[in-house]
Amino acid sequence: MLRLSKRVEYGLIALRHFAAIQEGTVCTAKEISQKYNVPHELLAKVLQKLAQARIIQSYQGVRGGYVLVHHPSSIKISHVINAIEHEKPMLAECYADGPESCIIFDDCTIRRPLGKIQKNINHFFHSMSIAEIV
Amino acid sequence: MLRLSKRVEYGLIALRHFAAIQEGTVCTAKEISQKYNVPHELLAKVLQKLAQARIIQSYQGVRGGYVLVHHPSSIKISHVINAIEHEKPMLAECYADGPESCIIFDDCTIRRPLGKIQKNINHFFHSMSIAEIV
DNA sequence: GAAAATAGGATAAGAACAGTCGTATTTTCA
DNA sequence: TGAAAATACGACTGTTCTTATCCTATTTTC
Repeated sequence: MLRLSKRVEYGLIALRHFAAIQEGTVCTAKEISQKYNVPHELLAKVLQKLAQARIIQSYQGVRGGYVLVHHPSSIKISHVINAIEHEKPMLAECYADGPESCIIFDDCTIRRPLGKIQKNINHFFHSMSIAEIV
Repeated sequence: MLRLSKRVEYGLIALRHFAAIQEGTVCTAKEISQKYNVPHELLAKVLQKLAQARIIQSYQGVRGGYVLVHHPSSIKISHVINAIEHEKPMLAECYADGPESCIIFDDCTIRRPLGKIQKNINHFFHSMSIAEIV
């Protein structure tokens, strides 16, 4: 409950790594997984997601790897989460999937007030960038 | 990911109900479960937890049920979560269980920055009371 | 052509959660 | 005094989500 997924954690660790090293340096999934003691295959998938979202750029082949293409200060944590998770993190189902997913939707009395907290969390994720976690 | 458990949702709905009705009124789990279309047995367990935490008081027997014993404004959402969940909601394992639970603890570079967001969420849960969701 | 890397689908193993069931206990009331 | 209605609580089941692994294809370098 209210916990970041390992995928997001690993993604943040990787991006922080890119932000901390010299700009434009190519890193492989293997390098990062070994350095931070993180499962290689899972990290690889996360990096692929980040590449699909254009947060990093991938290079295939023997000397391939990943490079950061934007300045760390322009990469918000919300971007990272959105790229890695298929859905945005939401306090209650109804925010994410709409009324259809929640059988008590009509009777729910806490949805609106919870929206305040939701908004607050969203704001924080959007206001904090990778540059701030280096 | 980052979702309240149904148990907490049901707990908040029940407490909001108590806060909305006349002070001192006894309600049964059955009443509340029917009114808000919530599984009776699960709600009963949640109410028992809230009773154990002295947030509500329980009365056994035929005319039994539950009553709110504190003013809604003094019941913070954080109290409710703590009563229902066995652990506090934490963004990462390491905050909840300590270094032992996370194999990358020593190599983790995002723990401290994530603490900011953690603190923010905690603050919000602690600043918002049941009175504010009526 | 071998080696090393990304790309990505499939699957298994595990954990967390929601929900249900059964039984005991307490209390009221006819 | 016994039936009924409520809480109390432990056990269990099924489902869903998450993590992790496995396998194969593709790309690129040397």
